[in-house]
Amino acid sequence: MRRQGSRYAPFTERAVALILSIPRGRVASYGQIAGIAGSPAAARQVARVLHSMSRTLHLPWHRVISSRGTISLPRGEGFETQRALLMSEGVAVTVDGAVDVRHHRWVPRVR
DNA sequence: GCCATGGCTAGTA
DNA sequence: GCCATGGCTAGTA
Repeated sequence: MRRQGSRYAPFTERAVALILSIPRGRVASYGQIAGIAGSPAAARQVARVLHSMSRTLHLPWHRVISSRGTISLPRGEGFETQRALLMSEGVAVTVDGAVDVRHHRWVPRVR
């Protein structure tokens, strides 16, 4: 039992909350989420959270992209779905998976 | 294209 | 030991 009750590790909790707060039609990068969650170098951990928890927690996983502004998933392994979901929210994505970050980057409000 | 990075957990002892 | 990264560089066009 690595986990108490239905609680996850602190970083994971924060990452999940942040991902859930990305509004429709906006995108954030793995590193951006990691940074705001308090660990700028933990982008990979964010990827892991998305991979393992998106289904059960209904995370808007498609709103997280690479720092280069592109869809990270390989074709045939989520790329098409992510692109379609983003476009359904009004986000322009090229056939190559380049997102129009210019207009759709999530800028969280400071608290 | 390469390689260092961080956080968590499965699974062994 | 996994993971849906990131950033810096070599080397092509």
